[in-house]
Amino acid sequence: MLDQPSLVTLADQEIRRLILAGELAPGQRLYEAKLSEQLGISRPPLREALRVLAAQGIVRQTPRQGYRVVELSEQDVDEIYSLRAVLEQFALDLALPALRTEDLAELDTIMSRMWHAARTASEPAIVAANREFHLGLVALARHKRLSHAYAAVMDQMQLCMSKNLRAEAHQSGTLFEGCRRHERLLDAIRTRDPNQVRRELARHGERTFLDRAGSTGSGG
Amino acid sequence: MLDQPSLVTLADQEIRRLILAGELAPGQRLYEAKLSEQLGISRPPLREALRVLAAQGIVRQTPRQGYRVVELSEQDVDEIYSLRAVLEQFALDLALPALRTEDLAELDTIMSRMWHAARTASEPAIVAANREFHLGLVALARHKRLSHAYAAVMDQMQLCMSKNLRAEAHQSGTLFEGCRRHERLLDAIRTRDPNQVRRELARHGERTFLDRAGSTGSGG
DNA sequence: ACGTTAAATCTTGTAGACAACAGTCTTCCG
DNA sequence: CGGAAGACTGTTGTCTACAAGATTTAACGT
Repeated sequence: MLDQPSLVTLADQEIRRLILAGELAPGQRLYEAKLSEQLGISRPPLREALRVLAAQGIVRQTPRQGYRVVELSEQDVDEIYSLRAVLEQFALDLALPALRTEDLAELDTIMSRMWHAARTASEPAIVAANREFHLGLVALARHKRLSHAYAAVMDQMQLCMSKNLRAEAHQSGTLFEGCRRHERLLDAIRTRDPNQVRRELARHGERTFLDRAGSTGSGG
Repeated sequence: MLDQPSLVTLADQEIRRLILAGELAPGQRLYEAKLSEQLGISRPPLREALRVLAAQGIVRQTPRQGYRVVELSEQDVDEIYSLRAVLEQFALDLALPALRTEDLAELDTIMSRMWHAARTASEPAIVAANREFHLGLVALARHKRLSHAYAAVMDQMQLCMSKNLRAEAHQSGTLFEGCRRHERLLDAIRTRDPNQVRRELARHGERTFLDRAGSTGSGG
């Protein structure tokens, strides 16, 4: 067994972690019996967790064929990035007018963690900090549904990254450049100027710190 | 029993229908035993369906307290409408450049159904046509994730409507005005002029044909 | 030798039963 | 008479078992 707060929740989190960490590869089939045994739970709560993951676009279910980790086509990646950009832009449009200085404190601490991760070239820590940063950014809008939708897209983005971008991420120069990009975005937000934020966000979206440009050309 | 294509799917659709039709009221508790008996299925597939509905924001689950139909606060309604507006705007931004005339044929047939529903003052048919229209609109963008997210928001909008707006919807004048508003939006789309579409969409979003303005004042 | 069919195995879908927890009502004590 | 504690009922959480369908493999016929 894992713990007490609902085996469904635990299974959800654990499977999500396995997938985003790349231990369950895209396209890989998820056998319920094997997974439930591996997690130490029975199939019913596992199945509920898989339904949730399917609703969030992390796994894909086909009626009598079970579940697979989603495989992302180039079009899928485009969808994810474009949707992410729209949601984040909307979040900042909402957040900027009512933004208080102390709201950004949390983002600052996240940035310090990101810098530390970059210095130690710890890719998992970078990915985690990146995720927290952007979730925190969107949370500024105080829009629950927006945050929820954004979190789902964020998971799918990590799904792309775990597949494509290992090589680039390991170049520490890219890591520091990613941190700088985040800092610039944060500075733009501090100015409260929507146009400046929009400009910085556009640059940020195109070349998200774990850079996508290099890998898109090679795909189908 | 219901049919063959997965009792989970059937239960999902049926419960969603019950909720959106107002037969299961907001805030109402959903007892698994009662619901499963009512649907003629056992609890495991029902629970999976409820997980999906919870992920889509139709029902709310609290750990040892079961499921309830979501109750929407004024802030929730604001969130839903604002998110809807952003997603639909994005959809049309994507769709307009590559739009072909024949893509709008389906929307025209939906509009004819909507006019017919308005003439016969059939509120359920109006609601259905409205839903199809907007889903079709967003589908023009050919963006699966966008359509998926929009569908969830659309369900939540119908959740608002089933609660608040019965009285107004029955005034046939409002119904025809709603149809006209949709036609104007469709005309704007035909022009392929983003600004014109954006303008029409702004008007459309604020006062969605089953009008919200009258009822928001009365709520908490 | 190749295609087709049938059987066997494996996997998902579903059902029913048991355990743990929450809420409620009653009872007992102050 | 009021409040708190304990038992009881009911509901959710979880597990094991069974049924139906899909896939694969092997055997048989052409």
